[in-house]
Amino acid sequence: MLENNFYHKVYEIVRQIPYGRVTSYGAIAKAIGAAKSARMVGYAMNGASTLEDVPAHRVVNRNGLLTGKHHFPGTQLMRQLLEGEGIRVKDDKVENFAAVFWDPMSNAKK
DNA sequence: AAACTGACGAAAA
DNA sequence: ATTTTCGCCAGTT
Repeated sequence: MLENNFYHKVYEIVRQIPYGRVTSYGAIAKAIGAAKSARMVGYAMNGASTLEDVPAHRVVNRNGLLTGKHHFPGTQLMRQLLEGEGIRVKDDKVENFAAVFWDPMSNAKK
């Protein structure tokens, strides 16, 4: 069985997010090929948030809002990680989002 | 087996 | 422009 699992695909993409960058669920979903399954992307991250290989803290919604911060062990953990990478977070949302946004397809050249 | 849920997103009102 | 509703798909109950 090939690792064509939805989750695995998501992990691969998120894992490729460069330092100091963020991406959106929809972009990842699109990179996978399931553009309409943006929800599934976040859903898949549920198990990913505990994996160091999957920097879920670099994944935010299309709004640049740290939607998943509530799912992290620490309430402030996600924000701290982002700020630690040079990303400024204001009111649980990424500032200069467009500048730090990273398109998975841009690197994976789908 | 059916219904509900959910880190989203886009369209409709 | 803002608020509301629907769709998506897989996992859980």
